Amino acid sequence: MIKRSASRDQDTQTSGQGREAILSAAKIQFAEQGYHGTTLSLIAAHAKVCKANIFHHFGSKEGLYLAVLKDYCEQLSPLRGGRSISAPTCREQLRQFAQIHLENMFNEPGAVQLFLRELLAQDSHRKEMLAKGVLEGNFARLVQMVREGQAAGEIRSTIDPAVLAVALLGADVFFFMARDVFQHFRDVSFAEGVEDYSKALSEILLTGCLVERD
Amino acid sequence: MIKRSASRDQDTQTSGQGREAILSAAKIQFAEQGYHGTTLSLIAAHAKVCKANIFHHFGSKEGLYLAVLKDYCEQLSPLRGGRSISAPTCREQLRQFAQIHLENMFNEPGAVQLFLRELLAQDSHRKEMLAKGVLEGNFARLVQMVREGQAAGEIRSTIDPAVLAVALLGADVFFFMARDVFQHFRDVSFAEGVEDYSKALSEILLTGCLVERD
Amino acid sequence: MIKRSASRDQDTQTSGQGREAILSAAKIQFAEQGYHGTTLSLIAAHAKVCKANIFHHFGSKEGLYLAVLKDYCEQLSPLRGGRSISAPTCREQLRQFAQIHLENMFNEPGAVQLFLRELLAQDSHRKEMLAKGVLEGNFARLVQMVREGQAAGEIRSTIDPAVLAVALLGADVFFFMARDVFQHFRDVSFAEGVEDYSKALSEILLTGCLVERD
Amino acid sequence: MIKRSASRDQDTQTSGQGREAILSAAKIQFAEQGYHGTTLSLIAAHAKVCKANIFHHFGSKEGLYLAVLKDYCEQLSPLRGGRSISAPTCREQLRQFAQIHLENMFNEPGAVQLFLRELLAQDSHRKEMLAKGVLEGNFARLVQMVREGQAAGEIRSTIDPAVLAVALLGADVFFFMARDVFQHFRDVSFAEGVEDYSKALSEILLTGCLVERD
DNA sequence: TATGAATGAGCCTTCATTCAT
DNA sequence: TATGAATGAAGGCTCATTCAT
Repeated sequence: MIKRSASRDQDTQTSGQGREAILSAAKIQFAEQGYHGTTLSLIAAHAKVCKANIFHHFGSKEGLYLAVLKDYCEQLSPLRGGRSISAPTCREQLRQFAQIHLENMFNEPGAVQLFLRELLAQDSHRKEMLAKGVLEGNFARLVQMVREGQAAGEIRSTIDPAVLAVALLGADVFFFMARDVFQHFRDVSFAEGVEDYSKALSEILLTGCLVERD
Repeated sequence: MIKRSASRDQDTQTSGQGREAILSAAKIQFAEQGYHGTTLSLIAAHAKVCKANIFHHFGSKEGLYLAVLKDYCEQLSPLRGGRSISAPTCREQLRQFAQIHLENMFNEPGAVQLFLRELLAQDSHRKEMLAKGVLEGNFARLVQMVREGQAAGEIRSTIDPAVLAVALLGADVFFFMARDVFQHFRDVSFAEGVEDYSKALSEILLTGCLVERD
Repeated sequence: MIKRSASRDQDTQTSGQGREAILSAAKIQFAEQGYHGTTLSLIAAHAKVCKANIFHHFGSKEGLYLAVLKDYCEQLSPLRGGRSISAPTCREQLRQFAQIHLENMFNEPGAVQLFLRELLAQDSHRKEMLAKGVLEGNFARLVQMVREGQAAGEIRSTIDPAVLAVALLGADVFFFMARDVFQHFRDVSFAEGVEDYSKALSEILLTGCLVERD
Repeated sequence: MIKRSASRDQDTQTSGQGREAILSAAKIQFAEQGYHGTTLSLIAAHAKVCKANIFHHFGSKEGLYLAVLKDYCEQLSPLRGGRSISAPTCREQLRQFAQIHLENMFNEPGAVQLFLRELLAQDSHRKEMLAKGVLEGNFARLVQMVREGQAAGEIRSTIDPAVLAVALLGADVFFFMARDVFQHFRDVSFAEGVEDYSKALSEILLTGCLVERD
């Protein structure tokens, strides 16, 4: 549960396992229970560390939370996302993006949960940080992609790139949030395979759902 | 302290001056701060009621929360949604739905926030209740609508109605969640008017974003 | 559980079932849980009466407790004890007393428990009332009995009547208190039948346990 | 309140200044007021410790109570009772036992009060623990003593050792419980000196109160 | 670095009690 | 007589945080 491989970058050798263990446990707790639902005692217990130790490493609960946030941000960053998107057509790029984006979410569910919870918070002064760090990256990339498609005459010029981006991201996010609820609905067959959903979604966004009449 | 005059000429609303005040305050608090972030002291203060009174009426914090949830559920129920959707074409029906759904969310932001937070909760035993009470109504209605469109030859038969439903709901929900973040992005012009977004979204879902080549 | 036959003495018809039901429930609760362990809510629930009603009838928790105490006192009073003691010899009288006393305790275990708990209380200002009402009656009677036995030359004159009384009462009380503990001990055969214990006890107190040597 | 100087020069008694103080205060409170009548706030105040500290050391009120119980048990244990009983005759042994037992009770009145209160509790799952820990020791010892007396021909063989044991213990316990009540009775002269009572009691149990006729 | 002990503030809950009806 | 609503005080317990070691 605790990744000792984190000492890969050996610049801060002294920070050691203690810090790492705490951070690791904290990421899980904050993601699952939210800020207020998370207790430092539980984190300390999970990390097998004295509670006071948390304060030596992170100063306060807020400090720990921020560290968790930062850590998650890097994992969610589209730059780190791994697989690069490269396809000749914009159509294909969007398909790839939709799929990779969804996969990324499921690879880091904790990060996403935390991020979404933060979005729901009313007065969070951290919203902006998250927006810049996570959302804007994906968003801007998508918009750029659409713009290029429009320039290449592939995407209709009447489309608002931002709306398309929100629609795609939103459809992914909502699927992520409610997947286990959907599974109990009739008329739902996609929920089993993430890929299936992604493909069907791309298709709708690309070609619409209306029959082409004219 | 609570308008004793107003409720007197009402029907038998006497049972619940205090109860109503508590519930009202609780709805706001739970929506804004979440379950763990909400304190009964604050609710009592806002309702101008003794803290012990909360327990007299709702038994426990959990009991109060459940009452809030139930209350919100009824407000979010699509049946109560008010404006009925009636249009000759499926295309128009979907447009209307998208818009009304979005409006409903903005009319009851607290309910939506609570609902979404509950969706994010890992182990919530209330998820199912919420799913049935709120989500399924909208979802089933959308699916039915698409099915009819397919039967009428208006909607492509290759479309999975469930995916379309998730996409539409998701796009709305995500817009609701992140609206104030989007406003700080460049390339975003829709965020000001809810209607504009709704229209543009419907357009994309209906006709897609690709240029029709053939 | 509630004796409605209590309306036997119909002098206070108005006091009715409510008062009676409360008192009845209170007797049980106070006996089983003690003063601090008893809650008025529970009494009200058991009596199927509104909590506020208790205050109308008894004024306060203390008032109710006092009423219970008084009620129990009358039941424990040796006068009401029913079977009168009448035997030609003091020896026989003591035997009878020991047995009847023990039986009385087991007939009103609640009263005894309450009484003993009160005895254990450090600063109880009710101790005196109980002492006069319950203990002194039995005690004085026993002492008197012994005195007569001494006058009649039946009881040794060197015996302190008070010590004998304490010994007899104490042996009974302790048996009552610890009966279910004793049952788990080896070497204990008396605990099953109350009568057996009483007889054996009387025998010891009367003739001692030493072999008569001289 | 607790000798901070005394324990410093002791051996590693450092672990438990607070703990010890809490336990000490708790013993007094629980003994005097019973479980339900005791408040942790008061204990904390008496121990000059933060209330939260109690939970740090004992986990809960119940935990603290159990610790108190355990502590008292050891003090009441007949093994620790100090003065050993050694006399040539069983008669003398019983006399000694009666006296030492009574003295022990008065030396640890709190322990005895707690113990007796627990005996009065209806549903106490701790009864057995107490029975084994405290009562059984004394009881078995007495029974054994009597058995030996019977084997030596000193004690009548018709005597049930268990009954004699209960009588002796009960007479002591009852004297302990009701001493201050007895003092207000006429006809009572023993209550002043514990020794006097003990002697008189032993005499009765040994030789009975009847005049030896034959 | 790491820890056990300690703390003050606050939380949820319960209690005995009062009040209006 | 009887009750539901309301309350202030207190109770047990948890939390984030600090301190000495």
